[in-house]
Amino acid sequence: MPGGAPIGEREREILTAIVETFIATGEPVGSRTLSRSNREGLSPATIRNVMADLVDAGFLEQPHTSAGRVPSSEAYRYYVEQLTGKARLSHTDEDIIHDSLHGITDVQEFMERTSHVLSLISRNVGVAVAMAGPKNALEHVYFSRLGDQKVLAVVVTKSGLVRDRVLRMDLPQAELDEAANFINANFRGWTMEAMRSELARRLEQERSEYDRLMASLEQLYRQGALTSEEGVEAVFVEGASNLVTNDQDRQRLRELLKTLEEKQKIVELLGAYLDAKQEAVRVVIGLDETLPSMQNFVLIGAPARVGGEVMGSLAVIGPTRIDYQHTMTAVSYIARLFDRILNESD
Amino acid sequence: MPGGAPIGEREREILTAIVETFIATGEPVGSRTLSRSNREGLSPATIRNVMADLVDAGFLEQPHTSAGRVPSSEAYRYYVEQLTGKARLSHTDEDIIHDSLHGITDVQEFMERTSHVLSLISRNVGVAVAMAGPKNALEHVYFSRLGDQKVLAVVVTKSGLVRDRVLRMDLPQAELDEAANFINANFRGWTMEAMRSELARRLEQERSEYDRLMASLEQLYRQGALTSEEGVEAVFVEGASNLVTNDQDRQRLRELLKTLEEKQKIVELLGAYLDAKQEAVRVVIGLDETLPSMQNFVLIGAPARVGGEVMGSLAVIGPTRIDYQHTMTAVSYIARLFDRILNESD
DNA sequence: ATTAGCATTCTCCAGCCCAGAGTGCCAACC
DNA sequence: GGTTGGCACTCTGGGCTGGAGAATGCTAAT
Repeated sequence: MPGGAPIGEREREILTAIVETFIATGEPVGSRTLSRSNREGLSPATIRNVMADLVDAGFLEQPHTSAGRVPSSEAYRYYVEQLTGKARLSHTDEDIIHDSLHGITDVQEFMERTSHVLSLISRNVGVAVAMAGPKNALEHVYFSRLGDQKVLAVVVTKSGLVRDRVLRMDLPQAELDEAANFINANFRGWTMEAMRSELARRLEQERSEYDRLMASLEQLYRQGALTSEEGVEAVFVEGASNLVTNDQDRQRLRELLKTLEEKQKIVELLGAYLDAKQEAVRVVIGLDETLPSMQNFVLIGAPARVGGEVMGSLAVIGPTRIDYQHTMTAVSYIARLFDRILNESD
Repeated sequence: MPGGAPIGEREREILTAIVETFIATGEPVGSRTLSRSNREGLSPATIRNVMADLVDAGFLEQPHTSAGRVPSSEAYRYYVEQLTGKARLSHTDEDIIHDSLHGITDVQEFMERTSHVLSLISRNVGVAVAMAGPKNALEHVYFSRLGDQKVLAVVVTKSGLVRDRVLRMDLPQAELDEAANFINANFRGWTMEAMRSELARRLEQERSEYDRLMASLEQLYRQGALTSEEGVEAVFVEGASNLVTNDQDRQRLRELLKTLEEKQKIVELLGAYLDAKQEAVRVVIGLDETLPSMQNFVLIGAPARVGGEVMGSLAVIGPTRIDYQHTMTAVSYIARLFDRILNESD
């Protein structure tokens, strides 16, 4: 990859034009077409020269000798980078979003709707993950016998996430209540993380004066009543049908859908690329490095936070040939909305 | 449709052979092929005659003049009817099922896994619906303030279903507790249905001595804290990628996937065909009467009950060209397992 | 009641050709 | 020197054709 040469104004313009035309039409774009749409009225021949340079620099590819050029991943990255990002959401989109997300009060539901809305707006796959993050503040726990050998444990976080889990154990209800009261009295408002480690500490420390309460707590703790399994609460993927297009072959499509069905992989994908630190929307081009079946697919996502805490992520997954500006605007809009809606209600 | 004539032994045999061959190969089956596999060694010509009759009777269709015959919906119905149904599940399948469903304790999780297992075993779409049916017995309710304007309502049923919902109201926690205590003390063990109507009755009756408790209850009741929205708790659809095959066109596939994404439609579909009364597996051929996009698709499903109560349904959705015997066995096996596993734990 | 034979009907596929689009390069031009 | 017109060349995709193969329906023979 030569690539080094920083591209000049003319190249930049033509590259952008190529990317945009390709996104619009989906077909390799030739010098003739470009020359027509170019406002400076350059001739096809000139453009051909520039295009040859861009191929050398690794921004364009040629399906075969006498086809037009197709943008490389590098080209998309460049394109996205130089997007001003100051586009506004269309009114229709804004309406769709507000209609769907109006009046939502809890994270779970917000995420479910969001995945749907994103798939509608982007006409691609909408993804949203809600994490019962260890940073979540505890609101309340509650244990209840459920038959002979089982106990239902419900953990409610301040943000409105409810996690329930059935455990195999045989503590009587009275002791369960005692344990719940203890936790609620001592740890309301703590983060799950802090609560867990403090609880572990106390269990260790007070081992000497080992009473019934401690025994109950220990048993609950060990059974994972308070754990938030891998931190992932719920994964919503919607709009897979949007991937059925006329290009691309059956086999690939199949693999793709299969991948989207594996929630675990989706979580990994988002986890790998969307970190808590980033502020705004992130565009990841070249997903096949992580998931081979996602060749020529990109991810446009953002963390969903309320206040400062990350509560999950939301994203659109679609082909490299996606409307970046539009999708980025939508994702960013919803991410901000998330903060706003769920903050106002605290 | 003439059709009336009950078919004789010879016809029956040939029809069955045609259906089976078509299911196996997916291609129109001709007289020659049949003649070869026919154990009585009938000649192609004879078989042609029989086939002509079967066409008249509405059991077969001809894509075009010189192609083989394809079974009609009627043929599949007939075929399914005369299946002995005494097949046993293969060991591999049994293993898959037990591995996946082992140790499950609540309906929700069972259904989620079931949809997955069914899609694996049938290599088609697995569907499972858990209903927070009005017949469910109440275990416990629990209300908790959640910020300024909101209240979290959690309803737990005996079967281990947990439904949470966030309501907009501003009752203080003390009154919420009072209301929860009242409901738990008076209605534990009642069905949701009975509880709701009794509560409504009392609210009406005791309107005169309208105290604070009643006011709280009424508010909660009106906000739907105790309603089980349309009776449906969760819908799991898995294995959509199995529908990507080489036959059938893009457009249809797209519609199909879109339909599968609309949980509401799936629920309707199951609701329409699987009623509580039926004992065993039901096979529905001709789904397009309900969902046009499901042309040439069938549903093989059964209600999931524990004890006598219906807790949901499970089914496989696949093309008419599906392995009926195998799928039916699997569905029925899991349906029975459901009862067994969730009963033992009560 | 079966069967063999035969003309007939269709689909599918391979091969072919041609139009169209695009390229690269060279020579001319401002 | 950057830009442009011209031109030969390449590659794809659509349309057309013709033959192979698979089935059929009918008729006549067993």
